[in-house]
Amino acid sequence: MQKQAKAVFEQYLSKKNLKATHQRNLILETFLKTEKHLTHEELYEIVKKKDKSIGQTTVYRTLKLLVESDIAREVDFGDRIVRYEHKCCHIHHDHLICMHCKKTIEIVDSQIEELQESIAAKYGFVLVDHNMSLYGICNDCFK
Amino acid sequence: MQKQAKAVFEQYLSKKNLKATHQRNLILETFLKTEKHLTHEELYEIVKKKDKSIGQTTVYRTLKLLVESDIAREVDFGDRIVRYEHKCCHIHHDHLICMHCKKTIEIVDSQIEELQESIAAKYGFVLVDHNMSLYGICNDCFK
DNA sequence: CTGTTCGATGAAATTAAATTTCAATTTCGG
DNA sequence: CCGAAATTGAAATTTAATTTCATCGAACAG
Repeated sequence: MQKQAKAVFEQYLSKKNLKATHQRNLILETFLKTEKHLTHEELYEIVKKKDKSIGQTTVYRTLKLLVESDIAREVDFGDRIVRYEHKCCHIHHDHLICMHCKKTIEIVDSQIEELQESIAAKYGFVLVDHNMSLYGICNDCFK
Repeated sequence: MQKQAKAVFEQYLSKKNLKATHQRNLILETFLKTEKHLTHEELYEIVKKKDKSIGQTTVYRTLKLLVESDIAREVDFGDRIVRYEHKCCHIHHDHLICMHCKKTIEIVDSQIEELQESIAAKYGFVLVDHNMSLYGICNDCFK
């Protein structure tokens, strides 16, 4: 899975005549290892522990490249802060977010996906992407 | 429908010991008349034509009040710009957005709503709100 | 190898939008 | 009407995203 993402990234870089640098490799590896939704600053904090010389701008720009190469996806849980999640080699999922404790649960539901496709088709749209976020209160917080 | 929204707003204001001012009334009326998704700046431009003395801060703040009183809803179509749409007296709808011409279509689909409820229930969540945006290319742009 | 070119990098500056501040003004209950 | 408390508008601030620019480094030709 990680190997696949690395291969995709390499291909993307060479297609665009971009260079495979030490920084980009380290940032991609670090990104692949995290399973949470991180902002570019949060990823920068982790990357910095492995290589103090890497700047936050590079992390920011590399994440943009990961999005362009379909390895990452930008998500926004309603607070207008951009977070990144894995896209490559994962099936699409939606999010269930607790408005109280901010816990997020990833949902995979093929019925939803099918419905979305059929709605788009009904209006003559070719569906490219979508996001669905459900906001509520989780069991723990409801007590 | 507009009367209903105005009554809701009045009630909200008095409940919170806030005052019913000329500006708030005009902003609410103007908001109710627009059927598009506007930013606070865009709404300000329209309101200004009716009363030059109103400031954009007041429009911004009044929109926040409309959200609190459930008359309006904030939406974000992926560009991190907050737009406002009617919520009171409308059933919930989702959005289909053309990534090319930016056209947005409002979708009402009870099957989706039901599925969302049942997913939330499955994970022990009480659903409060949700947003679903489908991004694609419309018929016209596809040619 | 090694020089050269062009993309990459990092710190700092800039942009863009949201939000807050504050002095002056307005509302509304008494 | 009066006065306390909320509101207003302009301007300032905050916050996150994005760009700039002076080096630096990768990779390729020779």
